[in-house]
Amino acid sequence: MSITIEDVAKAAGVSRQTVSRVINGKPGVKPAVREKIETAIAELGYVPNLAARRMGGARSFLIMAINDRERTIENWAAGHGNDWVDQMLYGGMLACEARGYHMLFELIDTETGKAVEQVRRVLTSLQPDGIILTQPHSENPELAALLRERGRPFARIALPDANSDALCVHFDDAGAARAAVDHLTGLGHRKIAFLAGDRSYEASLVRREGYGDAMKDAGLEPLIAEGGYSFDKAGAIARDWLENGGPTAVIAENDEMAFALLHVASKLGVEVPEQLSLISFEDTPGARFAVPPLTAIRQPTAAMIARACELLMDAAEGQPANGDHCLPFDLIVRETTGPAPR
Amino acid sequence: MSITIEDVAKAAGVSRQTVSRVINGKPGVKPAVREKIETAIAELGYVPNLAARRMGGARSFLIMAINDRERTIENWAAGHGNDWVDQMLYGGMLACEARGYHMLFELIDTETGKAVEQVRRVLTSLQPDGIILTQPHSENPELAALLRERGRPFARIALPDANSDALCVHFDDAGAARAAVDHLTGLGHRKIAFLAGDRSYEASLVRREGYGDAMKDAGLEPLIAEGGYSFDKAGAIARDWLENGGPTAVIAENDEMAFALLHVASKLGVEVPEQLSLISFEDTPGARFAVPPLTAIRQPTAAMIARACELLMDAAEGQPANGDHCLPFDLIVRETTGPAPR
DNA sequence: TTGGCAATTGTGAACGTTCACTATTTATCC
DNA sequence: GGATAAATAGTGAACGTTCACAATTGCCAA
Repeated sequence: MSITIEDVAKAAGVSRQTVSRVINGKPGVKPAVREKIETAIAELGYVPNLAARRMGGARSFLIMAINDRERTIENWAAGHGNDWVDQMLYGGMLACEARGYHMLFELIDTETGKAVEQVRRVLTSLQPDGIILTQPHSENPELAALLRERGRPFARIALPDANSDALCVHFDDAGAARAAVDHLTGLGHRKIAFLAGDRSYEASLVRREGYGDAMKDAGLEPLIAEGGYSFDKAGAIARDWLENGGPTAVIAENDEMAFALLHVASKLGVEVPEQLSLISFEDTPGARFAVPPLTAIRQPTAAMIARACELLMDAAEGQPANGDHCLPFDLIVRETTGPAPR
Repeated sequence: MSITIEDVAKAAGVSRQTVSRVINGKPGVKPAVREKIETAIAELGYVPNLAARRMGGARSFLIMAINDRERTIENWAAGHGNDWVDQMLYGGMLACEARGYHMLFELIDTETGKAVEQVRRVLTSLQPDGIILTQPHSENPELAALLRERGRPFARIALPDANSDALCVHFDDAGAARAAVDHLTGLGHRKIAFLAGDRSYEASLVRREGYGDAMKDAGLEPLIAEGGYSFDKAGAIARDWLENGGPTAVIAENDEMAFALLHVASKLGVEVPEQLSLISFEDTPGARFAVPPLTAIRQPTAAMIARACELLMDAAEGQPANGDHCLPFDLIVRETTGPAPR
């Protein structure tokens, strides 16, 4: 029914295997023959069948990204969307398709027992050439063990793990926190608060540390509050601060909390940035449409996934990679930061 | 190396084919035998290999969603993200995994010649069981012809096509526009404008029509402006309106334009909703965090994709579906609509 | 020439399923 | 109880690749 390698071989007057070699870009084919085969492929419009390829023992050309089921669904259900997922797609799809791979997303349960079983299943059913692990799965040693045991290349989107040389892609959370502080001190602020998210989120701890260190270096007193990444919690904290002469500048760990600050400030008649400066650590699409547009740290999410894909495809093609890869972030200055009030 | 159907067959003391029947839920297996096989599957932790399954001539368990490459990448590059894609994932992934399928995304060029070739390629390389076509591919007759010729079930996320009974999933664009108008007239507004997007986008035309009809029915004069879905264009129009006693209420076709209105209103000291009411036709996550939060039409994007997946999986399993499926929308009243000023 | 080695090309088997049959068992009816 | 049909179970081949190895070709030096 569909055109097979056999058809191409016949048309070019060679054997299957030679055609296969050409398709896979393997050496050991005379230029003249290669060209003849390429012509035949083009003329017949031959496209290899991935399932058969995989059956023959080759790659599946699938890169699988694994996300936390609970959190992802929760965000969707709450109508917050998952800009994170969208960014993953941005980086991952383009990187993959450039090399003929496809990107597949899977939602995996948080609970470790379930997670291991679910990953085992997708591993054997789909046989992806590489796996990308995001929070919190990237910090699950059982998952790493399973993947290592199966000999599947995987990349963790997470901070480097001291007792493992597994491939890991991340950005400088601490440096970004420091950059935010520096930007604000540069504007003359001295009461700078950090509106943090969740302690169970490892990157959050590192950001707190970066913030703390930067404040200490500037001779300032740190002030950390727990906002739980939530609009309401952050709003309550903001109200308390704004009504009682709190900080003149706030670094919020995500956009939702930043929006809450904006909201409360607007309600209380506090002008941004004249009376309050604000930096978000997330920069979702909404950030630039806020009133006023949010100054924000832009995490290189798409770039991290793209890099992870690259490394995994390299590994699938016999160039195993490991170690950690740190990507640069941006501090995008929009309109929520300004000189400290006097 | 990995556990095969053969292993299960041996463990249960039956043949391959019987195990296969059980896996595929086919009839004609005695309950006792079925149970024995299921036990063996569970004990061995057997998981079928999808590539082999496909090779054997069965389904691929893949549903492929096709998006417009240019627009999608443009949105990503501009930092606007693609909430649309995120919503597709929401609906699609969950629907698929519930029945053991996987959802795959592909970016396909807008130009029709390229599109047909690219779709042909993914069709033969991945052999998906069903294809979801979104704008503008959903309106490309060549693509539809290709898919029909190949006998691949496909669903268009688009308005029904009069001269085709192809499967089609959509929502009531005209009705939503009317609902927006009705909400505003109910609040006493009489100068209601429609800030439209792109004429090349078929749904936009239908929305204009719905708006126009509703205005006529209310005995009001329609006022349509072309905002091209762009922040800047919409901002210019908004400035003109607000400075020259324009409409007291605006329906914007997407959030970005609505944000522009909010932005300009804030700049000009025009109070929302006291002096200007605003409804968006999109409702991305940013809408609820805007100041003030946007009243919006909520399109059932996730639900449409989920429905499309369901229908395609049914088709893959021998229950071909066609005709059009219209899903309900929501008008979510937040804080940008209020009584008309006097 | 001719032998030998490297480069190139070809061959049969295998991958893990399902398909299209065939064979066997079980139930039904008179 | 036997014949017949229906239900259940099993078998070899096929799907389209790649693998591992075997066969051929070409080239160079002796």
